Amino acid sequence: MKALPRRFYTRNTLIVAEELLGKRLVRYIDGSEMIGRIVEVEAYGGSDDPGSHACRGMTPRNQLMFREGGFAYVYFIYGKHYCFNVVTEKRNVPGAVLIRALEPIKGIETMKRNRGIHSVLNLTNGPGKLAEAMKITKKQNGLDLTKSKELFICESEEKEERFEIVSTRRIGIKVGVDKPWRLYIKNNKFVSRK
DNA sequence: GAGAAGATCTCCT
DNA sequence: GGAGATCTTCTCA
Repeated sequence: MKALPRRFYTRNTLIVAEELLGKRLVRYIDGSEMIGRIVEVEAYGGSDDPGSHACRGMTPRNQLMFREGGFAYVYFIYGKHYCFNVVTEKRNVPGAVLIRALEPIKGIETMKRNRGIHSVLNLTNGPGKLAEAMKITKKQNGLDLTKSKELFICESEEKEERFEIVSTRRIGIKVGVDKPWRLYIKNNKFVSRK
């Protein structure tokens, strides 16, 4: 399994978001391996996107969004949850893709332990849930996804079946809801909301 | 230094 | 379908 190269990430955020669907998110920790198929994402931009953390310029938290693509941007929200994003675009152009849902492929027992539940359907069907299942925390913030051995994204090993992409307005934000920048794989059971 | 809001989840009805 | 949990981050004084 080979991590996607830098040039995959240093492109337009919406293109990266769309092409991330169907890819594999791979996580190695404590000798165990977890893999999930990316089935739902949301794109976030810069000053043109009021729903983005980066809409008012750089701050200590969002500075990663201004780096070149290919880094992990993880933040803590609502006092309980971590959200995992992939940084996109060239240096000084803010952009990131929030990974909202995965279809568990491998390491399902480990994910169940991490989440403390038995239902596979509820393991990774939301941004906070998949971070907990894969033990993604602030420690992974700033990780280089093109070089890291513990967390990266790659092509699927088997041939990926063709799927249809649905785009809707984004979830959980109050501004910038006019942009249809939430993308998910049609008819997939692990998408967070229909 | 204080106050408010947040890219969510879970539990309860 | 709705509220509460709970803490980080940003804004403003």
